[in-house]
Amino acid sequence: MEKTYQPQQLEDHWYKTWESRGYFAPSGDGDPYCIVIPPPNVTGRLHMGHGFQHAIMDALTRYHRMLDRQALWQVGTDHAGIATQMVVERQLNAAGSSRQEIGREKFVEKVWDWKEESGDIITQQIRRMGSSLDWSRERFTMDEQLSSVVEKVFIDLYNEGLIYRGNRLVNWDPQLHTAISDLEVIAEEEDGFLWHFNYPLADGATTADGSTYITIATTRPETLLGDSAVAVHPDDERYADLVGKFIDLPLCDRRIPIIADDYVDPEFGTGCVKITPAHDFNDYEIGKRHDLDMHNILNSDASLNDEVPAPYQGLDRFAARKQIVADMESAGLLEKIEPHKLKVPRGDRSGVVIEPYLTHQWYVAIQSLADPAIKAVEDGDIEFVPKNWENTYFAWMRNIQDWCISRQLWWGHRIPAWYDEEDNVYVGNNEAEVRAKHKLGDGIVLRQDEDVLDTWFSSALWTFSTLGWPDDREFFDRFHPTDVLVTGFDIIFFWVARMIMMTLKFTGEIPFKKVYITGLVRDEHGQKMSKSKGNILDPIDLIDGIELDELVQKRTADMMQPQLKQKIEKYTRNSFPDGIVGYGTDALRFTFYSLASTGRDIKFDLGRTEGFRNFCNKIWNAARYVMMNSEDKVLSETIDPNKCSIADRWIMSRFEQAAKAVEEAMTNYRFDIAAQTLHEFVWNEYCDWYVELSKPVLWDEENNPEAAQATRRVLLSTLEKSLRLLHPFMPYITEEVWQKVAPQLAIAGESIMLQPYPQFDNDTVDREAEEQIEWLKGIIVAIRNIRGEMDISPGKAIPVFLRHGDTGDQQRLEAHRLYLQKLAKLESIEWLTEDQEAPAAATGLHGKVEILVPLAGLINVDAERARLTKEISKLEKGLEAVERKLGNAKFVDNAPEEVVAKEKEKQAQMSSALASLRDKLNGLDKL
RNA sequence: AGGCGCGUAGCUCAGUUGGUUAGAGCGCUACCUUGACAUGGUAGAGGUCACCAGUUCGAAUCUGGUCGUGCCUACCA
Repeated sequence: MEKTYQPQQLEDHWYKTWESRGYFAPSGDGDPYCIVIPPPNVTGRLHMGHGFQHAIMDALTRYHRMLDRQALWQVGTDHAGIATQMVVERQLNAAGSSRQEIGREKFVEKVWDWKEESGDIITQQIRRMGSSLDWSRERFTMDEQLSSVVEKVFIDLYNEGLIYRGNRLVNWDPQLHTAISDLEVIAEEEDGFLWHFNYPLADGATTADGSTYITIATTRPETLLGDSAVAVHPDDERYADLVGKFIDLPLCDRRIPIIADDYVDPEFGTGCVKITPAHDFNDYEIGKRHDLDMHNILNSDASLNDEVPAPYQGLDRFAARKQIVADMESAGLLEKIEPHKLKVPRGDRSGVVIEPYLTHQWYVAIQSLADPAIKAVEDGDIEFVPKNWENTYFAWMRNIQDWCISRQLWWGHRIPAWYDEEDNVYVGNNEAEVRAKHKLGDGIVLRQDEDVLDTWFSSALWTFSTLGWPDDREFFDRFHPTDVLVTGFDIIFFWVARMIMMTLKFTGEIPFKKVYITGLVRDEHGQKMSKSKGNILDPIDLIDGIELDELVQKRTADMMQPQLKQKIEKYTRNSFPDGIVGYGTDALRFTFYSLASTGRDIKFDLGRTEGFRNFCNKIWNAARYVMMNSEDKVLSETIDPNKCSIADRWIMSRFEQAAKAVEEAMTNYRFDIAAQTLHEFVWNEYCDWYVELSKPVLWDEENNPEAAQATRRVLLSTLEKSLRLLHPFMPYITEEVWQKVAPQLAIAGESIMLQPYPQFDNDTVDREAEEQIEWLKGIIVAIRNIRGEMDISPGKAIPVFLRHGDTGDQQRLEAHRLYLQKLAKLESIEWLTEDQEAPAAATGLHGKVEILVPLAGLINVDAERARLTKEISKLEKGLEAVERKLGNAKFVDNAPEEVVAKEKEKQAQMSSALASLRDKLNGLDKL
């Protein structure tokens, strides 16, 4: 074995082996266990969020597979309509072409080409994480089978009247020329202005105080051209007389009414609001209530259309805004301009300002689907982990709006609807079917709806469409409902809720029993990772490492804003002066587990990854030690507790406790606790203590061959079991090491991933051994403490005396003499009876046992005095607190008996220790 | 404006139903290349658990408030 762990050399090999041998497919006849992957964008790239979630899903899958469940982690990707179309469009534009130029058919072909070309990048990256996905069942939302499910669902919902076409206000992206859902709109506060305009009253009307106009304020002056009314509050006395009268809308030559509506806040501004029903969601509602005209003033690219007066036609919305303000000013109607902070809605893909826009779209009538979906969570059929995300779910579901599912894109599932020349709609699987069903002769020209469905529409069907519903039901029947969905809170609305609704509707089953919501992966300062901040980490770079220059290049490539480039470069060179060394997959995964406590975001700390890389190396070297000491050596056939050393029994017992803790952590989705337990056991118990305790036994083989053989066996078998315990979290290193270790134990098996997961075995728990080793550790630590603090060279063997303990302590000394001598590097260790005089010595305590390191030539008296003084004051503080408690009658009366007993024991122990140390300190003073 | 979190060592985080002298990793200090490992070993320093009040024999933990901070939802033109 190499001297250090080299992940690069073996990860690829093992993954290919697992995959090619079909280990990822479910097998056996255990209870099915299933997770479906949240489908990543087929042309996307792996990011830290994927890395985190995949680490968790893989641990769950491997864990359950080893528990002999038929484990299926269903893999697939989605077509990411807008994102993918944008990428290909940008490529076309860069080549001087456009999608309009080449036409729909050619364009869609190009997107497919792009999908073929880049589609396996992310799946290869997912493999690098060690994810044990069943690639033989890989699906894509636009596969024929999945597409047919999409069609079926659309048609069935339509026939039930749950899908309808409506002309309404939607969020319109003027760059992408498509409707987007309100979930895809990000409203952030930006600096803007509030323009105050005077609107002249028509027919010579005046306000109560004699003014011939009223003043309104707007953040979007250009919408003036689409105004249909001015509204005031019905109880607002200032304007009561004006309700029912009219305004001469400036620049437009239109009269609009003054209406009264509760929506208006009389306290805000002048208490008068202009109403633009075709360009504002609130105004739209008011418009409907008051039956106002809708003036749509925009084209689909947000330039002004022919509805507006000639001078403004064709102007871009922002140019129009300037023009309107200028024209109002020269008309003397601009009252004032105030700076104003407002939330500006932007498309999360395009980044441009979204316009409320009146269009025809397809909708899902959602209420009847939402009701059972709410109930499923209320009744506990589906549980969120952590539970408080259920509130988020309920809040949204109880106030749910119909879902706009059409998108004006070319890439996606085309809506299976046809129109005749009178715009009658026919929905069906294809044109021929539609014609036949509705008896439409060849003379009637039909055209298919141009739009495609929202990507989330197909994602909502993911759990059952990927498992073969409705026709090929074998896997569906076996694995559905799935066991757990692992995903981020950001798509509870987009995806989780919609899956629950659609799956219940069509299969009558819940899609999953649990929803494990992960936190967001942030950078080390708690900042969200984003391209524009330049703080993105690529999981693959953490695995393989990356040179600084390449990292800078990567982070600053195709920046929209070049001025950010310098900043990002500087920041990056500052954060990673030497680039990033590769830590390997297992270390990266373990970092995710260790940070995955529920209910909070994780700040990704590379320091921890480095620590776990070191942990891998520790495992590696422990294995190296075990192999060096067992290859070609005799080991006992079985583990016979009677032939085992106390240390052997101890480590086996400790292993059981670790196995139990891991099991508990896994059932509670506490991956951080599992990771912590494993780290603690392997490093602090197996490596730090057990391996060290094994050395005196192995090196004493001539004198006690049977003991050495037993210890060898326990070293090996505990290592082997630990590897299995670790495997779901660190698949690669455990496989590599297991392949070397298992044959030593004559364990047959092709792969650790098909081995059974260690189960807690209470019979192996050995209290006696644990007490003994605790005693041993206590004595050794006390001696080491003296060594360390007294500056005694670690190489120097020293004599030690023990005294004051009971006969049990004395027996332990005899039993563990060999260990003590070796691990504390002792020249000798002897028991002093009470009548023997103690030499001048540095003193430590463990329980009642006093540990004496003779001073002669070794100890600096002043240093020992300081050490004792420190120890004493620590004890005094503790004792004081304990005595205060015990002196309090209310405590003694009220606290449970065992708590009081515990305090009393503490008191006894502390005061005897204190007495002993004070005694020593006095003795020192006499020298 | 409502809702949900968070605030524990220099940094990243644990801390079960209130009962410890408040823990881990990284970093830091000192010593050490001893026959698995310097990606290591041994020892050590470091915390008024944001603040205030309350409940309790007892609060990092429960309650109320304050401050700071993050996110989500709805928004007043």
